[in-house]
Amino acid sequence: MFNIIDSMSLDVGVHLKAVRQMYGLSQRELAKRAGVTNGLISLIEQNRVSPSVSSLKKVLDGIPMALAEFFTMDLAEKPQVFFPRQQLADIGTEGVELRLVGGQSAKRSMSILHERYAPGADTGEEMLSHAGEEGGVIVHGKIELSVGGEIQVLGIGDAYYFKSSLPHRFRNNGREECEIVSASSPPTF
Amino acid sequence: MFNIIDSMSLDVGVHLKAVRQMYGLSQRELAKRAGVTNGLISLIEQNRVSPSVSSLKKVLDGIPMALAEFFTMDLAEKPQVFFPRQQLADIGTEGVELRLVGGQSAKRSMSILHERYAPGADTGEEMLSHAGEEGGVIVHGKIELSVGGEIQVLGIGDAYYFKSSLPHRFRNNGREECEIVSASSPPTF
DNA sequence: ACAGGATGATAAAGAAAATCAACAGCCAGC
DNA sequence: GCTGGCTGTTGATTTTCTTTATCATCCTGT
Repeated sequence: MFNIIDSMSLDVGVHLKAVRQMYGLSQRELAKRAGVTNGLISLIEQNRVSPSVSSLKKVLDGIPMALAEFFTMDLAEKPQVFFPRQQLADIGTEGVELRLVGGQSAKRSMSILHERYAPGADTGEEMLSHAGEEGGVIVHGKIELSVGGEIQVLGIGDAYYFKSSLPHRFRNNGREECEIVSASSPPTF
Repeated sequence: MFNIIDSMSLDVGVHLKAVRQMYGLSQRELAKRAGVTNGLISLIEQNRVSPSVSSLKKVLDGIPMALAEFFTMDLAEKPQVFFPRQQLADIGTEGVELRLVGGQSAKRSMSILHERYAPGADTGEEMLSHAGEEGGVIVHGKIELSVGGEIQVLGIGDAYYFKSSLPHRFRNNGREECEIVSASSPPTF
């Protein structure tokens, strides 16, 4: 026997590596959370071993992510994070304009916020990561938003929507104040 | 270490056993198709080992079933097989009655058939199992239908819909001729 | 430049999974 | 009764996975 193991469909190693990096974790960090060794994660990601279901579950628990989610996230095209202005659906009636953000994902239950970022302000050095979901609309100014490794500068009328467990940060690099209408879930706060 | 392995959520063993029996396979039959030994399947079903992802995939390929399907089929309530008469939605227009079978599953592409079963007739001793999906409505008489281990007698106005890979058989035990309007996928035949 | 601390990779030793080859139990048929 | 063929289970062996400990590399700060 040799190195090339799988030869079959699902590339568990590459997949795990992508997921791990999406959540901004190093092999050692993930290993520590999962209660396994960093070496194992290295070997899995290189497809030099095929992990047992139980150890793969342990690893995913460190993220955390369910086995089902891991194996289905190929088929499910990755959830939309950035919504260009043109894409926002107007669900308002005559004289009232209500543009819907993230309208395609059915289950939304959240509380709306109105935020203002002074020039140079941000949400802190370390990335935020908490339970629930959040989304918002830029009302005035510009904001740099990084989510799960992707970074994008959003302007007036642009919007965002993502699971709050993905590491994220807001930063206002511009000279103007930035105004955002946002919402976070669960509804408290 | 001892016997009780998992102690965690997903019961892979029980789950695999249920799936295997759904498809009417013995441990040896499945092992042969999958290219593993019957002993391994026995051990997995007893949760005395936690299979590697690659070997679990080999086993599921013998059914055949994808890993994603295996891990998600808890959450997804099992697909409806039997549709009582009252449940059939009428999608016809004025003067024309078109009752829709299996309306909830979006992707249906098939060809309709009109079948007649003489008293005592059936589809043969061994269970049928082929690619695609099939469904139908009983127009006259009664028919005994067994699908994936479940057996039910359907009468006038009742209906069925299932994946054709599940072992199935039709049998007319009554004294009347049985008339069925059915459909099978893919559209040929 | 150097040390400190992080990153991911790897060889060898240890633990667990997978195979092989039996085994006992059950049922149909001679 | 037997026999033959099926079912699922199990001890000993082989193969594979997992850990341990080490290694080289890449930054960051002194």
